[in-house]
Amino acid sequence: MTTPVRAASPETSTPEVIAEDVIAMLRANGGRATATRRATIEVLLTGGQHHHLTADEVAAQVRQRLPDVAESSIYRSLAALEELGVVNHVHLGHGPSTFHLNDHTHRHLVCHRCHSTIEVASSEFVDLARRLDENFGFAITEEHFAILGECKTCRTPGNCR
Amino acid sequence: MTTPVRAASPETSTPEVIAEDVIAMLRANGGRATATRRATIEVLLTGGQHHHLTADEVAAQVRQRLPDVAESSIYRSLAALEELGVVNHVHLGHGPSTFHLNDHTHRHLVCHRCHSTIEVASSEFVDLARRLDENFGFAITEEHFAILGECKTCRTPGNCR
DNA sequence: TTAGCTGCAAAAGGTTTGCAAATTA
DNA sequence: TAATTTGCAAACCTTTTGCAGCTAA
Repeated sequence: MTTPVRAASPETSTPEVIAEDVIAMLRANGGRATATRRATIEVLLTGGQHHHLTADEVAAQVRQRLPDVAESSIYRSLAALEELGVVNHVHLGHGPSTFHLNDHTHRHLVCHRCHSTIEVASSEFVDLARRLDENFGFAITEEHFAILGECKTCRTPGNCR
Repeated sequence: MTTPVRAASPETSTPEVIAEDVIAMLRANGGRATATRRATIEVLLTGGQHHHLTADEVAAQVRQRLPDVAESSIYRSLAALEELGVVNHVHLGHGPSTFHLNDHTHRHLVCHRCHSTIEVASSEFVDLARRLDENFGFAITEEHFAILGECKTCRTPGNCR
């Protein structure tokens, strides 16, 4: 299971179709389509609003359908999906890593005070990316690009704990 | 010990002077200038080349002079210095946090393959910072701004494990 | 049948905490 | 003296690992 494959774009397929694509990729790379893995994919596909889930949060949602799944299996499922290029994890400062579908259309601003996350279109970063490439030969990899700072609310005096 | 104070700039003072400034700040905020704290400051001031040290590395260097300092005291010293605004820690992806003097003149590009770090002048980011401020009211805080990607070496095929 | 997964339990980091003794101002 | 720090040891939290049994292909 070593060939990275790009996930189908969420914009062009339904969650069901994407899930089937991923299952197919899994098998194409010598992996197995188990209930745990199916559920993991589905949780990430429907994770909805925040869609940055910690391993623990993924586990909680998977267990709504499969109550006996072990935390370690979740980690192993997520790792397998990450190897396929379907999932990424990001370190948003303190606390556990968060996992999400590999969606190349946005990046994250994270407030280091209230931990809120703002989604930003990749286009905001193209100038920076070009500059860093030209000056340093450095390529920003989207999957791990999170920027920490202070959000609007927390910058307003008296607004944030 | 709650009033944040800005550290003297490394460019305008010798390490000895800065260390004394920090000691003074510590006391001004109701803290105590202990041997452990002095040593911690000095290690960070002379940390030299990389100058991103893990707590463990700080501990090792502090123990060269004070062999019996506990790891937990190092963490507590670093936390106290961080509260003063003298020190920051950054999460550079996986592994332990790294601590360094709060130096507002540069930021970091970290290669997610080989973990090398490139120091980049803040000026490379002013356009991005202005844009994020205007569009989202988001202020990048320098102390936690690390960008992960792939460095020149690792982008060259066959060059990186 | 046979790789590949899983659950369980234990271990491995990194970091934090409680507490009594030591130290600073 | 009174308040702050320290060392020690234990706890905590997230993540990884070993292994025997189970399961998908």
